[in-house]
Parts: sequence; C-alpha cells; structure tokens
Amino acid sequence: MRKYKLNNINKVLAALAEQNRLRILAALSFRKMAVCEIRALLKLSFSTVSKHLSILKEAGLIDFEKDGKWVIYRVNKDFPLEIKKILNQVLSFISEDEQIKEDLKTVRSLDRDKICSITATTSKPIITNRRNKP
Amino acid sequence: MRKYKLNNINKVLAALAEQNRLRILAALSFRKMAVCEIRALLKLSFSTVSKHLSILKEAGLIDFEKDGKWVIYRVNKDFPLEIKKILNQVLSFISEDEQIKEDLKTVRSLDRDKICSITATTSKPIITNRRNKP
DNA sequence: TTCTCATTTCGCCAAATATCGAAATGATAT
DNA sequence: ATATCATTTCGATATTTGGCGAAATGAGAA
Repeated sequence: MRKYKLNNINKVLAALAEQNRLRILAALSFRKMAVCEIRALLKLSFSTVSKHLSILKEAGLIDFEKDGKWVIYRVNKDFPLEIKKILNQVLSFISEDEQIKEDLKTVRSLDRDKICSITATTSKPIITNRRNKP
Repeated sequence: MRKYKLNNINKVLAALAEQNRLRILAALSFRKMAVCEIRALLKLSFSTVSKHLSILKEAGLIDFEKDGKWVIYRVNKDFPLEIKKILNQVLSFISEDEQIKEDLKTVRSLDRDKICSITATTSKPIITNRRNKP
C-alpha cells in the first residue's frame, strides 16, 4: 500500500490521457449513453469502445446501468471530491474544443434505436480508424 | 487547429500520467533542482531523466534556467490558469503519498555539489530499474 | 583554445497500449 | 427453451513508451 495515492491518481490520469476517452467523458457528461451510441459517435469498433469504457470504469470515472438489452454508461457522481475537481477542470477546458462541440451536437441528434439497429449485425466500425495522431 | 484544446490538454495529461514524472513535479514544486539531483532522487539513468524532463517541458509544465554548468529545472509559473488548477489539484492529491513524502525529505537533504560530483563520471543509474508496475 | 563535465540525443530493447475481427457471453423477447 | 442481439472477451498486430548505455553536445573553466 506504499504508493496508494500515487497509484490511484495515476490510474485516473492514465484514463484521462487519451483523446477518445476524453470524448467519451465529455459526451457522457452531457447525457448517459448506450455503448452502441458511443460507438456511433467515435466511429470505432465495439471492441475498442468496450476497452475504453472498461479503462474509464476501472479508474472510477464512469459506471453503468442496464436498460433492456442496452448497457447505459454514465459519469460516476460518487467518487472522491479531489478527483471530481480534476475531471471537471479537464471537462471545462476541453468544452471549447471544436471536436468536442461537434460531438455534443451529434449526441443531441443520436437516435438510440436507429443507430443500434442499423449497425448491430456487424462488429465492424463505421469507418476504419488507426490510432489517433496528435 | 481543429483539435487544439483537446490536443493541448492531452499533452498535459499524458505528461502527468506517469509516476516518475509526478515525483519530479512534486519535488520541483518544493524547490528547483539540477538534473543530477533529480536523477539522484529517482535513481534512474541520466538519459531517462532527461527524457522525462523534456516531456514535462513540452507539456509546458516546467522550464529551466542555467546556473554555471548546471541546468536547473523548475515548475513553470506562467501557463494557463486552467492547467495550473489541474496541476495543483494533482499535486495536493499526491502530497499525502508515502513515496512523495519520502522524496521531499530526500530533496531537503540533497547536496547538489556532492551528489553531482560523485556520479558525474558515469551515466549509470545508482540502481537499475525496470518500468514501474502499478 | 582546449579540457571537463552536466546534459541531451541516438539507437536499441522490452513492456504497455490502441486497435481490429472473431468468438464468447448473457440477458431479453419470442 | 430458444433465438436474437448488444456487449465483452480473446488473440493478434502495430505503435508508443520507458528504460538503458554510448556517443554527441555545449557551456564554463583552465
């Protein structure tokens, strides 16, 4: 337990240090979303989105609820105040980013039933992406 | 310039998402230090320490001044308020970590002239490290 | 100018990470 | 009980990253 605090914050910072995960957090801070919606937003494969979600969840930043056949992810409201402050600071900083603004518009217009039924029969991403470059 | 903000914060978060770099920042937030002192603190090779410092510098978190033959790194006081808030939040969070507390004691007792002259003839680390495990 | 020596850069390796497609899972609806 | 289908897990691959030692750099001292 020697490095508890350092490890703890490190997990959170590592989870935050990836653009697609920041996009997910920004979107979820606007409203809770099903995995298939997040996938439609990011245009990544289900497996990749699922991995990102598990990293965010392990860091304690998000959790989920079930709704019928969907798993709905949402920002975890119940974690240490210090972490919450960092998250809010990061979110407020990126809220002015063009990509994030565009994402929010997209999220507003996403129709869960349509999005998920169109693409549900394949695990392929809508567009094939390689890793994001800075 | 489309992703400016996102990239910007991403660089900062990536710089913060590593334990040795957090230790460096915590130490530098206590006092400015020469590279050889930081190396003595972390017990890593010069080349590794130098790499970490350049990552922190690229992210805008630290800068340096020259003092005779030494390069003295210090926390950059002159960067956006939002980033400063995040950094301070992170630093205050880890300030309770045992490793960080121990580091601060070490920093207090480090004698720049002694530390640097003892080890200056070799680029070897004091102890050989593999990557930190969480 | 030349020597010294703190620091950086380079080239390499091993470990970690982001991504994919395919297969497994598991819960709802039939 | 079975079929469906959203999600997760697995295995593979490419890229990135942290680490080292050795060589290059560059600034102060002689």
